[in-house]
Amino acid sequence: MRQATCKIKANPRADEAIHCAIEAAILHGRLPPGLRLREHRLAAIFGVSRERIRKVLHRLAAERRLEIVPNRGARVPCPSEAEVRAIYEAHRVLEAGVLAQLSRLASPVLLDRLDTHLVEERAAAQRGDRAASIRLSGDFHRHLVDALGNAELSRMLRDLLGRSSVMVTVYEPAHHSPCAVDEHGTIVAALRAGDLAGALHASRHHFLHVEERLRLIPPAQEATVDLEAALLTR
Amino acid sequence: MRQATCKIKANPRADEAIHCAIEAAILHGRLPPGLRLREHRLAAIFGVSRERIRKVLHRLAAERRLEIVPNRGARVPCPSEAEVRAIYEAHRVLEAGVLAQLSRLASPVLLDRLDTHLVEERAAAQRGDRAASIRLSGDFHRHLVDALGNAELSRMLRDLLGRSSVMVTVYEPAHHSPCAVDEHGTIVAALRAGDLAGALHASRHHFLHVEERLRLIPPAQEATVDLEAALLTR
DNA sequence: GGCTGAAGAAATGTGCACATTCTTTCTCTC
DNA sequence: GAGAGAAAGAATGTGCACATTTCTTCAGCC
Repeated sequence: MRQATCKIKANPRADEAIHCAIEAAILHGRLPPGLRLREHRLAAIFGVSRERIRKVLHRLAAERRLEIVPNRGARVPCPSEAEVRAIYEAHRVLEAGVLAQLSRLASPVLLDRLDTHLVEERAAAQRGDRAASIRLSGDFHRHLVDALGNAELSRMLRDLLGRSSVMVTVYEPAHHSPCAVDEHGTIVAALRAGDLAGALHASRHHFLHVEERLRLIPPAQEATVDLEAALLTR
Repeated sequence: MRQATCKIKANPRADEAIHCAIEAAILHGRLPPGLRLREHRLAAIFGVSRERIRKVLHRLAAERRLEIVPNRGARVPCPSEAEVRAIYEAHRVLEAGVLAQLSRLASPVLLDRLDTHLVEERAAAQRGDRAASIRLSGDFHRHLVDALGNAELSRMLRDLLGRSSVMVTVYEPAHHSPCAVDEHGTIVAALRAGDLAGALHASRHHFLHVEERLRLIPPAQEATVDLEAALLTR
């Protein structure tokens, strides 16, 4: 009866909230790669016991959002350039398979929806909204996969995008230049024409362009981060 | 100093061993889908504290090897037929992407290695070794992905195969008939000929055949399982 | 002066006690 | 006799205390 009254075990999904908060902070780049996440500090920030934090951190590690080394705590992953390229390559290969499937059963409805998306993307690029461009660019590829209506495939892509989003901070494509949008358009056009080879070609070159633009940015030297602000945003 | 002497915290990877034991038992079908895994029982079997078991179970759940529902414990997943088909479809789509990539850079060395594998597969099929056939069939697809040398892709496939292996128990393709082997052979032949369309076609039909053979087998009614034997095997 | 090593501080890991929730069973009522 | 409800038993969830490991700092020595 110690904490039964005040402490409320009430919140059955407090874990979930904390999990989401940390995951979002990582995915949005608010936590620099390599940053150490100490259990005590997090427990204080979220106002929960250390055990709760522990559980969440280990779950995030199992989901590969964090890296935990025994007795040394958790860190935001700091992927090498090779790993980054592997993730892009995996995405490229996966998308090739998706396009092969879509070329057989793409509906006019889907194609129109993709066109609508392209309009948005071009608008964002034209007004120089970099944040929106990055988001919409990811959404384009998400739409392609989601069109298949396969939860497994959607999850796989979500995983890959999640892991590469960290890297936008580290290895930042110089700019998400407007040409990327046109490359998306080329893919859609090929799909509409029922031209699988063309779609594969366009997709492949799109990814090669993105990879080409990868720049190694010096690791942020454990810049002082306002953990509390980064985690509690939104 | 309570248990410092006898209990040995010695084993730093006891968790790992337990994790592997349970995972292997699931993947090899020694634990029927839907089976409940109680923490106390497992703790007794492995001779460790319940906390240790808890940690492992939750990790397995994060890896989607187990299903945990809050306050109700862990169960071996019991995928619906729809989920099974989704997993096969995901595998098919992924393999299409892999083949597109391989058709551009398949080396003679790789092709020869695949041929060697086919010989093994045919041998197993001819002598009616069902267990070996299933294993080798999985290995064939694994080899295709591994040939790209991309850890991300290999892991994705490993995941899919892991989840579908459970189902061999539930929805068991009537027999892994020898024709499946020949379908593998068709894929390799197309690759060797540099015929991407042919390889895609062969792969697609291979998967459709496998899915066609899926049979719904009535859930095993929580058959009495010797947990201890199933978990400690090997 | 720089390096080594030991002691203290801090962070992570683990078992245990107890709280909570779920399941089962027994009883009482209609 | 069947169904609803309550109580007992069993299983899971959580905070805490303490063990262990790692990191830091500082003193001593070459």
